Amino acid sequence: MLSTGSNAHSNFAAVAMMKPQLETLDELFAAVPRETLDVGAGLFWEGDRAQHIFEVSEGVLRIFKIIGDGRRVITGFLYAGDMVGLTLRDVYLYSAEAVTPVKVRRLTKKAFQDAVEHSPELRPRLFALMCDEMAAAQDQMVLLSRKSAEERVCSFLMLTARRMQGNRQLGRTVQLPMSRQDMADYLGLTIETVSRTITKLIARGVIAPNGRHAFDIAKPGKLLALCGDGDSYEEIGERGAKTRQAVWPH
Amino acid sequence: MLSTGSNAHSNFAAVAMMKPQLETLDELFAAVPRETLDVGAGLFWEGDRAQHIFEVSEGVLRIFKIIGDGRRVITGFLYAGDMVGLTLRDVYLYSAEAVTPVKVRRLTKKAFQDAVEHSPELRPRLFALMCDEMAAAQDQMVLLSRKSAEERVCSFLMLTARRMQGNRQLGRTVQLPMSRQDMADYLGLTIETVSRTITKLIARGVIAPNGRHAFDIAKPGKLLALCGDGDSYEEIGERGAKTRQAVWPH
DNA sequence: ATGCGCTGTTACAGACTGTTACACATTTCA
DNA sequence: TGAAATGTGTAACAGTCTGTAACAGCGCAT
Repeated sequence: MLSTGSNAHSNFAAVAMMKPQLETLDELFAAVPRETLDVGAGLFWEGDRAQHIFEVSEGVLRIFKIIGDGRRVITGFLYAGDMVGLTLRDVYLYSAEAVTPVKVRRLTKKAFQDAVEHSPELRPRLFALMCDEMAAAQDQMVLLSRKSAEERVCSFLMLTARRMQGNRQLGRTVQLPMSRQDMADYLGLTIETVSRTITKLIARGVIAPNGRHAFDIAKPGKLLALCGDGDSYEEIGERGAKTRQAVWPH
Repeated sequence: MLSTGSNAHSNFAAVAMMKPQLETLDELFAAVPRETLDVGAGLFWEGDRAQHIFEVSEGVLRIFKIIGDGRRVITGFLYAGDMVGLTLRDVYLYSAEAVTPVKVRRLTKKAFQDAVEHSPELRPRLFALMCDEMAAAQDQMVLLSRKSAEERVCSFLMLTARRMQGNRQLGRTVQLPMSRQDMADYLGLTIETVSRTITKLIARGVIAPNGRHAFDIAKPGKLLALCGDGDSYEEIGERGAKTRQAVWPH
């Protein structure tokens, strides 16, 4: 069942206001006690009244929607430092569950809104955060709309590699704490296709398994090329020089 | 043709600031002269320095990204009243082109930011706008990730039907000003699949063609059921009662 | 009116991914 | 320890959607 962990969300709500000038959104949450979520536990569900904003302080969260006949779409994974539940609607538009043991802090929506409304420092930060979220959503649309299974898996590996290491130069190892099913539901594939694709990448020596939920990136250049983003410098793929079709803006 | 009541405001460029309390984002743009875009003309391109925010006052715009080998993903269509270019980044993250003849008004990003920063009325409206955009993006992810070709086309018809009529009770006719290729690039399908799917819907009497770029919705209930959203009251589809599989939140 | 070009439709073969099934590994619990 | 439950890997088959192509409809120019 869903034990929301220790729900000691005592009313530290307004305490955040005591510091006259908060400079980062992090600081807003700093004074609030942390709550713990077990693996698989839900933080909130799609349709719940949206009364709190959360900050992940440890662990990984998945946010997802479910449509009629049980199909699940994971719209994102959230890591330490990310915020959840940011919406003006009166209900949450998605559900949030713990992929790993998670620690979060919560603020009432009202407290959060007041704090932002009264701090000229915080507003642009919130705005920037939402812009980043939007940019990520659009990248995901590109992935889901036009990328092959292999490109999706490679993109996910690259994205996760960058995020896990706190955006520092991507390390050689990627941790994938979520299950294959989670990956499939995030990438718009089936679990088998994810599995096959990973197997193929290993066989080609692009990545090497490092336990069940981690991979060493053996050929970062090739992995990047396989993402299908066709960025700036076109990597020399193994399917020959792409024709670099003129972008043809109508 | 889509003509919103054209109230010929003439050039009062920066006058917007004179009114002490703006109440809607529309009013911000009201004083700016309108610019015209021909069909197919670009408003800005992905990677351009993002110096302006635009409001569509007439016509339809498509916003899209292009990846390496020419694949195009349309991330949205914008109608009268929508805003474009809203980002804190210093470059646009997508391109914008006119699907129909378009009229827009522009504000420099700085002017826009200042206005919002100084108006407690405007800020929540902007926030709400971005939340709506985020919600739309997530719905699109669901569509691209887990919906069949038929569900995608039906969802698009419903969405467009609602938007075109200015959100009033959905009329019987849907205008689709964009090309089949645009629809395909928005829905993550090929032009042929879009065409075939539409043909099938016509054959089944769900919709009826009304010129090349418009359809009459003959069976709104069935169209809604075919969207695959499995909402609240489960419509009685033609594939029998779905088993309403328990949502099984892990 | 005729021809050209663009958009949209239809048909068919084929590819990629999904479906189904089963084997194996790991963990949990009796 | 063993059995059940869960997660994962592999394979054969099937299905949807795609890619290619030819054709039809419409607008526009010669």
